[in-house]
Amino acid sequence: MSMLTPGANPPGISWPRVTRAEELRLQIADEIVRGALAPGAALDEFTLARRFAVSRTPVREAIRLLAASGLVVVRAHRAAVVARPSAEQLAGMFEVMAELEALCAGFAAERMTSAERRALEDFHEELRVMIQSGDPQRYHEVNEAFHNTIYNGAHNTYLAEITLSTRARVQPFRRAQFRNLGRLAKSHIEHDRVVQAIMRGEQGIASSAMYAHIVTVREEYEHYTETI
Amino acid sequence: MSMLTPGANPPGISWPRVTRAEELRLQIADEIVRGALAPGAALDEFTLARRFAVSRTPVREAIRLLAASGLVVVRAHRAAVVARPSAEQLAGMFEVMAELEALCAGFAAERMTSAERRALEDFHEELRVMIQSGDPQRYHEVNEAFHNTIYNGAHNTYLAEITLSTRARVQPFRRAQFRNLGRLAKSHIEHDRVVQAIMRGEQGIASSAMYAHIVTVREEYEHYTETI
DNA sequence: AATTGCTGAATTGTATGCAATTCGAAAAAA
DNA sequence: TTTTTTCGAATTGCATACAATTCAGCAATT
Repeated sequence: MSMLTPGANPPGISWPRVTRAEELRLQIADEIVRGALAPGAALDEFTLARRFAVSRTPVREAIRLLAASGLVVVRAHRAAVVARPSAEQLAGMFEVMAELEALCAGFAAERMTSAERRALEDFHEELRVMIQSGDPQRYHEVNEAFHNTIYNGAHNTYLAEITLSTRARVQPFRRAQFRNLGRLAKSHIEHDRVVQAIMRGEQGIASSAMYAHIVTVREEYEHYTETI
Repeated sequence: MSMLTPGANPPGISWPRVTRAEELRLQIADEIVRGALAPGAALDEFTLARRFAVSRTPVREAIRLLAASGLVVVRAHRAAVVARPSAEQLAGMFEVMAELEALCAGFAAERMTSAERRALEDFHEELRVMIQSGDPQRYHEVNEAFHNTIYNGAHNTYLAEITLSTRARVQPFRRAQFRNLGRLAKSHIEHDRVVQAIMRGEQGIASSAMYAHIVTVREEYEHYTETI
């Protein structure tokens, strides 16, 4: 399972993962984020129920939870579909993501414990090594662990929650970015500025460095879409 | 219905309000935000079903949607309860709310159309008049219209969405603030700085003025809770 | 040809029954 | 008295049946 997928439970949902609906929510969310279910794809309740060998009830519940998180769109009496935001909406999400990630980085610079700082450096180093080896899937996972460490390092549960949620919502539209090895090297340099600032406790610098990083990620995405 | 209550639909949910589950979601959310259902109160599916004269199914669905929005907390095989965040979590939400509202105000200063600016001034003036007359409920409604105008004026759907959602989530814990008439006058002065900056298109000033406004709102809340 | 209005098959929305789990009070043990 | 255990009642989780709505296709009309 992708580390991005809300493995930690969303807002009010915190049961031990025993209900079918919760399993389905995680699984379907994962398929959306990984691209197995493309934006615009219809989620037929009956088909999904048969596929997962459960009744429609938990499938329905899972779909509604995904709708509330923004990954799918539902309309009354119509099949739910994987969300396909307009270019404008996507731009808005990137804009917010840059702000939220920058906010996290700034707080992290002020509030991270030394253990958290060490963990951040470890992920950063792991990413550096991986620039060469270049397993995109693995790189993606560690990259998310890196960012998650910063979210949690902000020591603000709600901020971490909505930042992660925003990231998940944008994720389906920035796949295949990690196959560009040149991009990975540049990304690492940007990360490095963030890490340096966080280590020194420089809030403003950490924040603006992270903002710049997300902006380039966004530009990379836009360049990518233009070439299609 | 309170204007705060997500009358505009949340993330992926945008059906014409015809399903029972959606009606229930709005109604229960409203009761939570207005305080009729206090934090910690249990939401019994059967009781709610009988009260609204429907079966448990739509009640269940409504509760899950509210859980996804963070207003209630559900655990497997236990009654859902209205969320009661810890003091720390609440502080985190206020912290984020200040940042998001400030962001909205900054964008609004740059992006609002002249029609939107006029509407903002109208609400602002309406609030000024109401400082004296002092109908707390009505003041509350117009105050939210004022803030919503700024959210929408940022011209970023996603930002407006999560800012409104954050506000709704904090709302149950800042009731009774609007009965303090002295506070209303101070609040209007703070609003005035925001409006002036937005009218002049001064992003940074609008942003910091709004940040200051939310911080004082938060301090007001903390002072209020200390006196209990 | 394009548009409008039917019709029934398919899909979603809701109700209800049963299974699984939790909770509380009383009994048993320390 | 305090703690632990047991067991039945109450509540949630899931499956299934039925009702309400939508949609595709074709026919009738303009």
